[in-house]
Amino acid sequence: MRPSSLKKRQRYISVATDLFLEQGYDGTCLDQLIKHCGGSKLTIYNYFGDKKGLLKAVVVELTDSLIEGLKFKLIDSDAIDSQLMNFSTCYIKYIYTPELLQLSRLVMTQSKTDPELVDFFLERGACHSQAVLHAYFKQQIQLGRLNLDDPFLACDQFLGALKGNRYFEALFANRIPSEEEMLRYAKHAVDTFLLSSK
Amino acid sequence: MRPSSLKKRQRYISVATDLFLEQGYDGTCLDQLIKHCGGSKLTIYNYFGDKKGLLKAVVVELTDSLIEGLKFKLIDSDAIDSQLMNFSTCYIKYIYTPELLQLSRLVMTQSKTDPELVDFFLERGACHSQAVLHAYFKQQIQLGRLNLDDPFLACDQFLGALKGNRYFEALFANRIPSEEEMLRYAKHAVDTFLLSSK
DNA sequence: CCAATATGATACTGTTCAGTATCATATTTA
DNA sequence: TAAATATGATACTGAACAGTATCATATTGG
Repeated sequence: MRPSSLKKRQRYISVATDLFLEQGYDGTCLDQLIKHCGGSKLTIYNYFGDKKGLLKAVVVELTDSLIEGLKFKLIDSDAIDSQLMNFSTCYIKYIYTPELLQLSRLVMTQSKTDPELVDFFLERGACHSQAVLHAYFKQQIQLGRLNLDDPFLACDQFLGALKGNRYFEALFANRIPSEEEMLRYAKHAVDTFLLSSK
Repeated sequence: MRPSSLKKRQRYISVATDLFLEQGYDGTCLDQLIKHCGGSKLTIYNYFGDKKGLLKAVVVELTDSLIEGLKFKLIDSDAIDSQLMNFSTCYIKYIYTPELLQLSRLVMTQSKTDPELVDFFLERGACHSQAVLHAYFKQQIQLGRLNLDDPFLACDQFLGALKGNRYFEALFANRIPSEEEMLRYAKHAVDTFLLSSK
């Protein structure tokens, strides 16, 4: 690839992201992408192999950028409840990010035709969040600040509680709660969790 | 419609269910349905209006039949923890039913083109489960057997905990836990919940 | 600067499929 | 039984679109 092509490649990915998220995979045709970006099909096929390759590039790029939103600062001196609230608000904003919800729906439509893509997405999403929380739990247990029989399961169910049943309304029907609601959810989940684990 | 046609209509729905669940909406063409059922396109269009109408009929029928699986027997004399385990095992088997998982993915692919279908599906699925549990919680609170500040939120997060983060592996990648695992999830969620609400 | 190669513009191919049209035949109801 | 209507069989239409082919032009590294 030519050096001057890197920007163009990025632009294909960026516009394809918008189109795929907005219209779905089958609902987006490559001619449409060219209308927005210029270039030609030959170029797209050179860059990405085929349409699926373009989708993969989109998913890689977007999961990378979304995962940034999950980074939260742990202040060691803080009490466990405020650390947990810190994580929880961060997590809950992350899962209700409109782009992540759209991406989830997009990827799910590929579960028959491209299971590897689904695995990749889960790895960078749900599994990654769980790993972050799990590491934190184990640390807190060692410090004697937390008491959990089964940290892995506790982690799984705490994340589940943060999502709540409410999350499915967002995932399926794209109904996203307000920030106030998110905070309420986070607080309730943290309180419940701490009551049961001390 | 002719009386003799009722069976044929049912057969279309039944076979279309298999095809849609297995191959997705776009992946299923009506000629394929006819190959399995006989008849002709004209008949299908008479019965269901168009392809979307057929899908709607499939979703109506299948949600109805799945909801049967959610019915659990409450024995009034039982302790709350065993009643809750009763509900929870029932619920967790329900959410991991392969047909429900396939149906969820199928419906989600229609979120752009048919949001009403998604609403209908949520109403008969997630919302219905929550209503059942919510009624039970309120009853137990009145009986003084349960203490919850916010029963609705408690309900939402208890169902979320039952699903856990693990559920997304099933929803996205169709990886379904064993019955032993399901029981472990149920037990852990019930124990945690009761610890925090007494 | 020049050969090698990447890109742009455009047209084409082949396939898939929802929805329609037609007409003969079967079923119903009155 | 006869008129009305639903169905079966079949073929067709028109649109959408991934992927390919071609050739002129632009960019690159040597």
